[in-house]
Amino acid sequence: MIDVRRIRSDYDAVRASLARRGDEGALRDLAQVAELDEKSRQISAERDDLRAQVNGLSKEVGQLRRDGDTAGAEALQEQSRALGEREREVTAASDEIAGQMRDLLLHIPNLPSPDCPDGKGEAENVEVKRVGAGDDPAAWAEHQRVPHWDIGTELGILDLERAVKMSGAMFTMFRGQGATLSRALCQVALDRNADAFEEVRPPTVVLTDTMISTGHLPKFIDDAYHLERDDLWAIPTAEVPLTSLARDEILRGADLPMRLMAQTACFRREAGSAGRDTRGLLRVHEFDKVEILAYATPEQAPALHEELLARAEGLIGALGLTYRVLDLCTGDIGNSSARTFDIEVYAPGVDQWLEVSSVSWFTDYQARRANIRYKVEGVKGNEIAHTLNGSALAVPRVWAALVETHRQPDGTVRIPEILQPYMRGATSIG
RNA sequence: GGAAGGGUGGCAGAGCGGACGAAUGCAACGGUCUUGAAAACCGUCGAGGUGAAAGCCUCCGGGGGUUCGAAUCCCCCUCCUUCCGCCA
Repeated sequence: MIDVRRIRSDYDAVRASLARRGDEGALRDLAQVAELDEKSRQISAERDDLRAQVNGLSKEVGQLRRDGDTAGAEALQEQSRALGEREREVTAASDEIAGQMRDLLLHIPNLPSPDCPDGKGEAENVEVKRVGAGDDPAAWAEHQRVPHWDIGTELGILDLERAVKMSGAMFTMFRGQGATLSRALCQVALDRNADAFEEVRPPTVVLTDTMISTGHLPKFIDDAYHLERDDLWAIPTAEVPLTSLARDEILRGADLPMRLMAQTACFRREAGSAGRDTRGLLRVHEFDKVEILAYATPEQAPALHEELLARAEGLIGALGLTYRVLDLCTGDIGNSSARTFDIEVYAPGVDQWLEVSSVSWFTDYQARRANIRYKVEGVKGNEIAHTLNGSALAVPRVWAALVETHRQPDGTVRIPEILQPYMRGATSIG
């Protein structure tokens, strides 16, 4: 959520910044917020004044009653009653406006960072780095041009048909060494970041407020699984519970940056993408992911953003995959993000770049929603924290790229060295 | 799922219709004393909104109600503790 005070005091700059996203609706909402804010302050001043009068009269009533002046007290009560009625009306109007404002603010996306490249959409993302052969056709052999669903079936490590029998389309099941590989990927991701990140095992199902804090609600309600009976939500990423870990808390400045990581299942309805990438593991409703996240001061945030990216990238590289890093443009960054780098791996079997990690800096947007503050020793007041996070490893697409990339001419899949200890020493599948 | 008790400032804990944003203790901060520290003593000491400021308003788990006036009374919800039930 954007700071209302900033909208008030620096409207043109906020508007210009938001305009870079190319989202007309957001600009309309912003204008409306500014208008409502004006009204809101006026009306709440009126309300406060009425309350002050009622409070004052009530004190006098108390005094008169103690003094035994019943008639005088009753006269004042009469006055106070009339003011009270008016106060109730004004309060109702004020609450109405405050509610509208909050609703609009929750829908307005974050302001992009000045460093975020301009652009209308995906096509204008900036490739900042490429490691390995990429999608150069000359670099890939025939035996690597087999889609992972065929490899999986052939080796008995992927059982999509039965997953669909159990849970419907876009659910998956790994078997045997395929399941072990999935677990190994998560395990290595956790172990590689254990030097600086506290491992957390949060709940996978959360309250509405928890989903609002990260920005997944109310705007993206159609993307989330909801358990109606208990009014709980299945998390789309560990970012959701990890961000709420410090919700409504005041952190100690000395404890920042605070780094957390978690492996969880992630649930996505993929409502807007019906029919796209429906084969194999490219787009699924449930998957495992290791997320790394940090709470920071504004000063610490840029360096942490780089650190998270470096960590995510390091693992992809260590798995022997070819990848590129994209600096997402203003038209493509997520709603809550101010700046995002995506890591995409090239999967030769399906001949596609696959997004496997998204590393974002949310400035104070999520922290303001979640009311996460920090206090610096000796400094008066509390500051809103910054949040950042990224996928250290998301299983399905990495699994897919890995089996395609490391498929040998004989049809077996070579296991990268760093995974072997996590695969009970196995050096290949099949 | 059933029953009982409870949720008050950083912590502990009083208050149970009016002078309560809240006693008291601990912790913290500033000072006196001291070569320094401890102790002792004096003082400060929750958060948010609005305003140039004085001030005013809001917050005693959350929401609603009664009242001129609610931390205090009533209703609903939620969480915690204990007991019972069920259970990996």
